[in-house]
Amino acid sequence: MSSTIPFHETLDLTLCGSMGRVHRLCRDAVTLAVEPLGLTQSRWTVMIHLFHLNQGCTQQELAHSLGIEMPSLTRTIKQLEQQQIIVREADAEDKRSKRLYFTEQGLNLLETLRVIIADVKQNLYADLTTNQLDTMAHGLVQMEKNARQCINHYSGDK
Amino acid sequence: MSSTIPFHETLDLTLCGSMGRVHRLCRDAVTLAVEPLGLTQSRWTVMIHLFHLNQGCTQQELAHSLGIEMPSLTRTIKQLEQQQIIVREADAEDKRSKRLYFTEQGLNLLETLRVIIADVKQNLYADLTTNQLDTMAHGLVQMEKNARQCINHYSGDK
DNA sequence: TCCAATTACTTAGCATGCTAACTATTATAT
DNA sequence: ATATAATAGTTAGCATGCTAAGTAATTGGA
Repeated sequence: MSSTIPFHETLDLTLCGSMGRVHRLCRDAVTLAVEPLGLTQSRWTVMIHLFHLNQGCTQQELAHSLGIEMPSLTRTIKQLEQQQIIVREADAEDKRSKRLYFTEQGLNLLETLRVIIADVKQNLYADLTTNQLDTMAHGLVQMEKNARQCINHYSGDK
Repeated sequence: MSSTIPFHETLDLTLCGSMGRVHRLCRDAVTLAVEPLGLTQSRWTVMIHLFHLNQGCTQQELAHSLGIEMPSLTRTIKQLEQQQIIVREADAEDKRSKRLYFTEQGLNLLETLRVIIADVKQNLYADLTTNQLDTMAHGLVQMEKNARQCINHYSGDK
């Protein structure tokens, strides 16, 4: 399909900018769709990841799953706790850790959320073939690896 | 290549999260590499886009090229102006518009910036084939289109 | 011609990512 | 056994995206 000049060559680093933009737009789309539930981007994202992990995971594990740093998560967790969607319980073994659980109410909200998201997801992925999506997913993983190496290189770490 | 379960299926909406993460990491990598130049992510990004457009473009045009909103750009422009990297000149025809130009100093900085970025880019795209990058670029464009439609749909516009 | 709508830009303030620095707990090494 | 390291979480404050609302200039219709 590339007998012509490869499309990405015209983009300089714009591939990267493109990802940021698409990311924002996808999250905006979902956030709009779930607006009636009173959830922001970071809040529904945390809920989905907590669903995919086991309930009872630590904040550390959740932050890792999300690919964000702890302080970013702390803020969102606090909001979800205030909305009584999740609860934090200190781990008996290791008193530093806190384990996260959905409340009854939170589980109900989660169900609704998942239904809506499944729908939005179909729209977002429309006209993209399975192979295309697969290539993108793999490419992103590779780029993530590259970027981390790059960062290590430039920050002069061991 | 997908006789097994397609990789992206395991990701739920994580493809979207992945993009956000890779976007942040790529920008971090470049920002680290250009650290000696005293530029933040938003500032070097604006410089690169201004380079690709014609100098003398309006803020409107630049914001569109960047895919960000005007207020986000205004802040960055102001910083670049304070660093004497670019200047804003009121358009003679339409006094509402301001046209953007690199200063002498800004042009020199731009050259250095471009050299460094070309290098980082190579590292970021390492081990990705041209076809892969192409597929990703096209996929992103399609997803951006989908997301915008989605947003229009859910915001109940005309 | 002149008032209303539109456009380019700005300002103010929010959302969500980050790093740096703090506390409390646990693990390690002498 | 105890002092030092590391780890989980928090707090404070920055960077950069956004929307809403304001100003000044332009356009367009009565």
